Amino acid sequence: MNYQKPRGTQDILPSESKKWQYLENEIRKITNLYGFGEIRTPIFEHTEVFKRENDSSDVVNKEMYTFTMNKTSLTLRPEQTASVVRSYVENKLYGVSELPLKLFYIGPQFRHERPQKGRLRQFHQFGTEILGARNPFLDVECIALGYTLLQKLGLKSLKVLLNTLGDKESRETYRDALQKHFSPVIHEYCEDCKRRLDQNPLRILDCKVDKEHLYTKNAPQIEDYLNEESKNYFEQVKQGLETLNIPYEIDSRLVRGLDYYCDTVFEVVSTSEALGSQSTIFGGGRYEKLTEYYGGPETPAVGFGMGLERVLLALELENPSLITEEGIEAYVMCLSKDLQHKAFKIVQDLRAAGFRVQGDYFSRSLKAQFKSVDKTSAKFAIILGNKEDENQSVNIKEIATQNQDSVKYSEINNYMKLKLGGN
RNA sequence: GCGAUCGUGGUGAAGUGGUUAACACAGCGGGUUGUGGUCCCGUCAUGCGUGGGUUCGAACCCCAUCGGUCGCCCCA
Repeated sequence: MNYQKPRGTQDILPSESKKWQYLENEIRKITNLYGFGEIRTPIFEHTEVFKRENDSSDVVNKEMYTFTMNKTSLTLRPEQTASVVRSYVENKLYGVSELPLKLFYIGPQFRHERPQKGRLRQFHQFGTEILGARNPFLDVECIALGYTLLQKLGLKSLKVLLNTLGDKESRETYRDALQKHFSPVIHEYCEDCKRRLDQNPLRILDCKVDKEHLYTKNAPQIEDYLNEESKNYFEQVKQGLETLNIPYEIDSRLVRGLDYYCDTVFEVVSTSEALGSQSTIFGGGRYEKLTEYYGGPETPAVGFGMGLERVLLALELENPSLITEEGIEAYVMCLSKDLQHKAFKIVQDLRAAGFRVQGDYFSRSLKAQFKSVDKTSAKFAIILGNKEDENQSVNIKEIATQNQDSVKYSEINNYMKLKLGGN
């Protein structure tokens, strides 16, 4: 029997987890600046939380990790917006919170898809949700937060794609227009599109199969069906981005997968090679019917989800020197088995004083232990052998200068403090 | 769900039917008994993802299966 991790999962090993910690730190810093509080929801939920009835989306209900325990159907979260909104309603946050409520999350999500570059079965997302206010500045704030974060990390080849789906009224008018437009020729379209015609004709627009179809190319544009309110709203979003000097492109094909979106939708893609065909780094938009589904009051909201694996992929190519390995401060070498206890004590005393210290665990030769000094990039080698022990002292060698001092046991910590400062 | 391609030691890899699985790096030991990073020597895969099959004989051929990589679909 040999054990392998399940397909599409990964072990994040220390060299890699360092990058994760760095990224998560930056996320915590910026969300803190923007006034977002962290929400941690369960990794699994009742299946109904994700499998919404009356949802005409193509995707919900597919590719989920669902299992049954004691006749209860549970599902590993494939996204977190649903969980956050469920939590918002369940905890009646609309009543106790100062609105708008700004939340963020970081964590693993699960989708049963075929792995490829930038796509795993267990992957990680950072996301935000702003609940309880309909204001174009909040849409802009979302985009700005994500965009600024990526810029700060050193990503350059970013492109902001923007579109509006209009408010409910505009959407319905537009939807009717699309249905009228496509109906006569729908038999020329793919099976998915035939279904979309009734369920969600907007999605025909970004269908990959039929994107070259004449009727797709000259389909009615949403701009022409926006009512004054929606037009105005979108205008303010655009102006907001311009005020912040965030370049964007209008992409009228941008629809996003779920049909609970309304008004602003956006996607930030990387044009770098690093991401292969999965180029979206974060995407999201405004929604307002989701809270009602979970039994809460109608609540306008806006949010995005960001794929952290993709951020890391892009980072590797565009800013590989972001995280530097830091050496330890001292390596304690022990040259005699009889002295291991003393060496161990020295290690622990230095650690207690706040120094990063390692020791030898194999009773290896002097040569081998010096190699460890190199590999750990230790600033000092502390050498303890019988000769030194006779004088109740150790030799401390500064690697950079090759200088070596004899230091009494009782003075080791003071010596190191003097050399390394602080603590 | 579909397609392409790959899977040999800690790492990078050679080997594509015939006795002891090349080489390099790392590791460990040694080169005058305790001062390394260069150099030299020695040592390091009873096994070639896993399970079957073909064959006198398989890492090499066949089947299945699990995984990696990339693409399609999709991307909540």
